[in-house]
Amino acid sequence: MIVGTMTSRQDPGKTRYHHGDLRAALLAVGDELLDEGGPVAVTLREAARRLGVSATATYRHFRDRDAYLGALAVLGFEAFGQAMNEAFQATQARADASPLQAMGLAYVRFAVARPGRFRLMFGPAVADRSAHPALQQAIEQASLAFRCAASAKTGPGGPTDQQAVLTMLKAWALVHGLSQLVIDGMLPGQEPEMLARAVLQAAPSR
Amino acid sequence: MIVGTMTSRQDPGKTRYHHGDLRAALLAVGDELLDEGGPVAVTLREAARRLGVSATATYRHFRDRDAYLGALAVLGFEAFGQAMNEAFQATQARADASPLQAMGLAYVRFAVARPGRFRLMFGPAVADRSAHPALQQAIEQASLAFRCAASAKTGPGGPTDQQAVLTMLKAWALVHGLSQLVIDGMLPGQEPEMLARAVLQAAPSR
DNA sequence: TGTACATCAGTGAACGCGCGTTCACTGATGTAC
DNA sequence: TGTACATCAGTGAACGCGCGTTCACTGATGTAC
Repeated sequence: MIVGTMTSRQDPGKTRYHHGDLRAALLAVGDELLDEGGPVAVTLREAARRLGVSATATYRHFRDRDAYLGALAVLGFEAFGQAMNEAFQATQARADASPLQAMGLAYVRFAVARPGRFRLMFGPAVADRSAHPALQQAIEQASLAFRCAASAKTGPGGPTDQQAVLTMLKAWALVHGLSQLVIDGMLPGQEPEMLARAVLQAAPSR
Repeated sequence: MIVGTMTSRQDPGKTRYHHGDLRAALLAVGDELLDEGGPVAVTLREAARRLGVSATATYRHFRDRDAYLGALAVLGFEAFGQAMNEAFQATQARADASPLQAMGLAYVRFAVARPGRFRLMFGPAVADRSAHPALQQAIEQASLAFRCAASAKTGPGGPTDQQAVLTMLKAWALVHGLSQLVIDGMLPGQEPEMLARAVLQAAPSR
C-alpha cells in the first residue's frame, strides 16, 4: 500500500502507473480549487487533470463528487476546530484575555483566509450533511472548543446553562455574520481585522 | 409596446408570437427557480422553458445570465428594503418598541422565507456587484432603513456617529449570521423565530 | 528465493446531459405619410 | 382610413464546453506456497 514518500503532485520526471497516495493528493488540490473558485470550482475532472491522472481514477477514492466535497468539508472543520482550540488555549495562560473574543477573532481570520473552504463548510454545497457521518462528527468535534469556552465562562455558580447557550449562540451568530459579510464583499474597503476587533469589543450591542 | 394585461405565464390557449411582457415574466420565474434551488438553479434555458418560449428570446431582455441574476438581485434588495422599512415604521408608532429588534426579526424572517433569494443577494452568485450599477443603488436604498434606525437611536446628544455605526454593524452581523446559520442548516431542530427573538433580546452579549 | 495468482489502482473511450451563447431568420407591431 | 416600411420580439438550429459517470480494460503490487 505505502509505496514510500511521494510528493502530492505526480512527479513529471518518473511517471509511474500508481500514484502513491492519490486520495491525499486529490484532497490537496481540492483545497486549491476551493481557494481559487469556491465550491463550484471543485470538480473531479479538474482535480484529476491537475494531478496528471485520468478522471476515472478519482472514483477509486471517492464514490462521487458529493463524497469528495464531503471529505474536503471534513478537513475544513478539522482545521477550523484546531484553530479555535489554539485560540482558546492561548487565552487560558493569561487571566486578562477573553476566550470568546480570541476565538471570535480566529473565526473571522479563518473565513477571510480561506473563504472557499469556509463556504464549503457552512454553505449549501454539501446539500445533506446527514449523509456524511464523518462530517457530522467533524462538526461535533469542532464545536467542542466552543462548549469549552462557554463552560469556562459560566463556571460554578455562574448563569444557568440556558443563558450560557444563548451567549454562545449570540457570539457565534455575530462572528459568523461578520465573516460572511466580509467575504461576500458587503463591507468593501474595510479592514477585516479591524472590523472584527471593533465588533468583538466589550461594549454591549445595546 | 404595451399590449394589454397579460398573465405572467404564457396562456397555453391562445399562443401569440409576442409574449407581452417577457422580461417581467422571466423575473417572476427566476424568483421561483431561486426558491426551488437557489442561485445555481437560475438558468436562462430553464426560465425560457417554463414560459414556453425559446431560449434565445431571453437575450432580448438580458445581455447574459449575469445580467439576469443581477436584475433578480435588484428585485431582492428592493423587497428586502421594503420589509425593513415596514418593520421600522411599525415601531415608530409605539414608544416601547425597539426599531433594531423589529428590523432584526424581519431580517431573519426574510432570509428564512426566501433563502434562495437571500443567497443570491448576499452570496457570490453575482461575482462583481460593481458591474451592476442598479444593484449597487438597490443596496444603497435598502440600507437607508438601517441608517434611519441608527440615527433615530442616537438622536441629538446621543453617542458619537462612530459608535452608532459600530452598533449598527454589530446588529447587522448578528442577524445576518443567525440567518445564514439557520438557512444553512447549522441549527437544526430549532425554531428560527424563537432563535431570533432570543438572540435579539435586550441582554448584552457579555 | 521464485513464481502463480488474486487484488488493487490505474487507463481511455464513450455517453448523455444541460448549459450559455451566436446565427440567420421571421412574424408582429407601430408609425409616417 | 390605408398602406409601406422600419423596428421590435420572437424562432430554431447549431456550436462548443465541461461536467459526472460507466464500461471494459490493463499494468502494478503483494502474498501464499
